[in-house]
Amino acid sequence: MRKPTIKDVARRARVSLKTVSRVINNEPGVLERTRAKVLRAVAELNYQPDQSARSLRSAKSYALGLVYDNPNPYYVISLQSGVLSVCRETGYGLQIHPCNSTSPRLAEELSALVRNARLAGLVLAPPMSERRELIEHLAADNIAFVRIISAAEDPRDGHPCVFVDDRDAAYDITEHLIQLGHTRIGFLWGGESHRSSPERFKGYEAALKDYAIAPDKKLIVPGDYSFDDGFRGARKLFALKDRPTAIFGSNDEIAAGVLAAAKAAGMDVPWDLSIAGFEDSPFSKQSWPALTTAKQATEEIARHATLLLLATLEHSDDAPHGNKGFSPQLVIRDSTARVRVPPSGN
Amino acid sequence: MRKPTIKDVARRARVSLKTVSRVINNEPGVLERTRAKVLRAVAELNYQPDQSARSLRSAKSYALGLVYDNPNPYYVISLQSGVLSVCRETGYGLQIHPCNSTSPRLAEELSALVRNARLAGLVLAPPMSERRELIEHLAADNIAFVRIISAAEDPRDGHPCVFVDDRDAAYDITEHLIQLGHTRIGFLWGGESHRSSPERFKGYEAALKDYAIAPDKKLIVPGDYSFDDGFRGARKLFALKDRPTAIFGSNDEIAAGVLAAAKAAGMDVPWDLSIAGFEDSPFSKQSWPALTTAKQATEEIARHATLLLLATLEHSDDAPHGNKGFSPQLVIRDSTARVRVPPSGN
DNA sequence: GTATTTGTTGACAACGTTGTCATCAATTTG
DNA sequence: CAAATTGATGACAACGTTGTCAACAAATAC
Repeated sequence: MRKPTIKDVARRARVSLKTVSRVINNEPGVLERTRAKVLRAVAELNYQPDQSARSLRSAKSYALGLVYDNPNPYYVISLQSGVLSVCRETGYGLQIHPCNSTSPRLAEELSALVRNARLAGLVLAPPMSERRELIEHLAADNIAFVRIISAAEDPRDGHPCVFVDDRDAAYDITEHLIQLGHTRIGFLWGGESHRSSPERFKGYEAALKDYAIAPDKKLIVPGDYSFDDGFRGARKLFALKDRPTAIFGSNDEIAAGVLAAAKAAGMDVPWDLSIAGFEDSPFSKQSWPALTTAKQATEEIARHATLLLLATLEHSDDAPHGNKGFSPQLVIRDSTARVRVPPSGN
Repeated sequence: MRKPTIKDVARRARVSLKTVSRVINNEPGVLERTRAKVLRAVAELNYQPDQSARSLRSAKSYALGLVYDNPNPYYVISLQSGVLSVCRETGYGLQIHPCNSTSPRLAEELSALVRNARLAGLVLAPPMSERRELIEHLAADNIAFVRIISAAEDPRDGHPCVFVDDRDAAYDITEHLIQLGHTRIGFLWGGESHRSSPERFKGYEAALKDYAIAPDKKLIVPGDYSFDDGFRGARKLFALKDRPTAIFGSNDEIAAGVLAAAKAAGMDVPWDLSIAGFEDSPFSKQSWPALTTAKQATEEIARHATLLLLATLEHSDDAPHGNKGFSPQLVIRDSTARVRVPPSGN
């Protein structure tokens, strides 16, 4: 009742070890008749190659690492399912590595991890994917990776990546609010450590500019990607003399915080205040009212990144190809409405 | 710049391969002086043993599998962090395996997985942990595992587990509602596939019984652990002639659905309707009003389960010991309040 | 018809580690 | 003081696979 080995298969199919190995790895140069014989033996014995032996011998590996530092469970789970779906198709295993992006020895840690656990490559999610030194260190150590980053276009820096155009989507959201008649639109920043934060802000700024709305620094509040910062930020904005009629939170959690603050202040959303988020996490659908937001196809982004990583592994020689951009889509729900009292000016 | 091997260490420390191996694995019978010499060489070369070679040779393994089938990201993430925290302390890797608990060939799949990826053992989360045949199959295949299950007490069935007393916690929630004066308390079931569902229902039933409140079948609605079922279930209850004054949703997502339905129906929670959930997921704090719920220490539960698994791996001969029970704690927030119109009867 | 190429297969070593057993010195026993 | 035991170390094989290269038959070229 011992686990069958390649030897058992070879004996059963009356061929050599190497021939079985060739069949398993889909190498060319095996007669169709022989291949069939081997495959039959494999099936009969329910043989499955041993990953340890395989990666020991071939110095190749059959597991990927997914590296992230993100407190948002919805995002992380989507990321994981995207990567996992490719892993399942290709037979790779997946090791997950939540980590602390501010750790100074992160690059060494990741290098050691990859070498030690024989990972074939890494999928780096933000903000790890945006640390220049980290990327260079990994590249210098000859470690395969792919990045998911926030950028308006392909950085063309020689390292493979999938880029998400947060700026463009933030522009759309701001434009949507403007078209509803809002001119005083509050902006709540996400964390400093994610590049998506300034990208989203740039989108907000650009839309205001295009519609000739003068930006007001008082409406722009720093903070992190958290519910609590959304709550606090909203209270700051409510305390202004000239309150905003709409608030754009840099992600859904912030927006949920704004929503809670609005309700706590007795406001009726969206009539007293329009609120928009970013991400399309499940609770944006489940809050009341449901949040207008930008839908990030995180799972598909992760899928594409993983496929790109595998492609890179196979042609490690040539330049990265297949970098791809994604743009989150505006999803209009019930938390945004036409401004009630149109501004007097203009 | 090649990865150093045990050979390099041996050469540098001027000892044999085997002695280095002994030091690495903390085996006895090495002179302190020799050990120090080896450790120095290890440090100088920054040597790390190769897991593939290790597990190939020793048939031991340095990775665990985490098996779950749960759509709730918060739960899954907590589970993962609990297991990961132990993995980091002990040097194990972690492979995650979300799967479909209804797949008929699940047992075979998991067996194959463990043997193939050389996993040392599995942490089984509900509902996988509650499938009798699955457990027996794995045990028969000599696969190490630990279960996280919903039960009021240690099942003492010879297989290691950590048990969570959902019944007790559901009793507390129901009692809390009763003490607020509610007698018509709706109950929304979770999924049939999780044993926690009937356990929570039993707690609800028991509390009603202890307070001599006759159960009303119309107030009990089947469903799954989802927002949508909460929404639909609530609408059913609202349509009753004699509406409930409180609703207990089997988890926070259901409760969030109830909350949305209540708001859609123009109700003022908690004054028009008290709502309680179960789980203490982050959005129970972030909804408006914040949800009364029962706090599950999922991360700690997962931690303990993993430690138990590792203990089992080391003494695979003797009976499981260290099975442990957890009881979720009542968390009272703002979604439950004293009933407004006390019932006329009694 | 011989020499060369092409295609298919197998023998063998190697990957980096640990288990088994042998070796040898130091210690204890009779 | 010889014999037996203990303790520290090393030589070597083995884990299950794949890479290298050789062997051989069949097909093609001269």
